[in-house]
Amino acid sequence: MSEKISTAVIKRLPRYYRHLGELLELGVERISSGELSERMKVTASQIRQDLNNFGGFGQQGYGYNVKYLYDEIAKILGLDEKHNLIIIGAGNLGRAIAGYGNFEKRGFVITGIFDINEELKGKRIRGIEVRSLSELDSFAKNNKIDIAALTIPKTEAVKVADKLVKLGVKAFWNFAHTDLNVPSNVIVESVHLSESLMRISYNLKRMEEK
Amino acid sequence: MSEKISTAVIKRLPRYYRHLGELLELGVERISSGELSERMKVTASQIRQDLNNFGGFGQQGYGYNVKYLYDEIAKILGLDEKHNLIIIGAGNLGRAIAGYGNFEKRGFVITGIFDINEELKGKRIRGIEVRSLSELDSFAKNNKIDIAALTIPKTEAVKVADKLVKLGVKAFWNFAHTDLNVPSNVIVESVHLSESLMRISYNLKRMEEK
DNA sequence: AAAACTTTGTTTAAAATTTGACAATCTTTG
DNA sequence: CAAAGATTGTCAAATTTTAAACAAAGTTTT
Repeated sequence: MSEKISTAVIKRLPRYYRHLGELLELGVERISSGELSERMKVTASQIRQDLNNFGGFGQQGYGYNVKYLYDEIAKILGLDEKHNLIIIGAGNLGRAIAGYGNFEKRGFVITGIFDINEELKGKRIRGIEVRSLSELDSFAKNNKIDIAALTIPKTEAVKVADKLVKLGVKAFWNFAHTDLNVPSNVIVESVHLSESLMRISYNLKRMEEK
Repeated sequence: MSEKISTAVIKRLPRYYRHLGELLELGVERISSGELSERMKVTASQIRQDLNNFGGFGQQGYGYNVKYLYDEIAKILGLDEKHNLIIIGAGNLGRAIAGYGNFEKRGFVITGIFDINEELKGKRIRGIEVRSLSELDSFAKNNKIDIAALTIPKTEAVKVADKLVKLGVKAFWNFAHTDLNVPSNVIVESVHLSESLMRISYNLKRMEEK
């Protein structure tokens, strides 16, 4: 089991998880790779091979038990554990993330929101207090931070990330329009909105050409 | 040139574009694939091969002219053309997108924001009027819509997407936590925030294990 | 203006990913 | 409970993607 799992597989896992969750809501008890394949528009072979990286969750002649597989993938993804999340930047994007309650259902607990604007200090978003960015140091020393979401402009994002790395934060959810340079044991997951818009633009162009 | 460009290449193009933009701001006139490689942490070979899908933009012994390459990639991505964008959902996420002025610099013009909540009707976000969702039909008939951003819950997103497909919209920027089923000539670019969070969770777990 | 150096574009090789195929094995039916 | 049917887990082949290597062509130096 110590074989390295490819990132291509990891990228797909959350999607399996989402679809299994939907099936669960629909009351579906079991599903075969073939049926899931049709639903998700990927090959059945890929589904079977992806899952088998982590163990044999299915049964011949039967398929997969939806609830069981759902729970197993949750464990693989680490969703059975709590993760403390702070948000740097209480602008619209920061507030959107803070306001989205479903993350907490998956174990991501927002423990603090920080902003450079002192006027926002003390305000609350879904019960979570907005703090001044100047309090970040002491907060980090007194609270475990698993993930820091950066919803601030790029120049500040780079600076805050550097500081948080020194304070021991091991993962960043980066919404700033820049790359972060962090040590190799620190995780960066970037959401570059403008880049996804550009891909739309490219594909629109290509469609028109046809 | 009619060779099909792989999606892997397209995914990387916006990142090249971003880095070239940064270099331009720094006043860098020329850059070699080797230097860019170091900056972007990808192989020089990949850079050269990616770019050569679209033509020979460089020169032996010299490298690439930053400004020229930047402009050429913009053309490839279709950023030299205007795209009309509407936003469905004036919640925090919709407002965050509407409020981000830089998209317009790349040719993405937000022409309307729609929400089901009638109380928001008439409000303005960066000058753009919030309209009632009931006006969507007539708006679509009178205005060209290139891209629709869906920042609403999944059940509504599916319904609105179906409607907009019928009204001729050819591209969706999907922020809802679900897949959209659209005809093959319609583009869907999804931003699944919870999925990227799950990848962080997985990677955190893996780091701890080491 | 020749020699030394740099760097591209492109070919070829290597690695990774995806797909197809099928024996093994469980489930369902009669 | 045996036969028929379904579906997994896995191996092997095909495809795609990435990296390495190098001749060709330009730049810079002397």
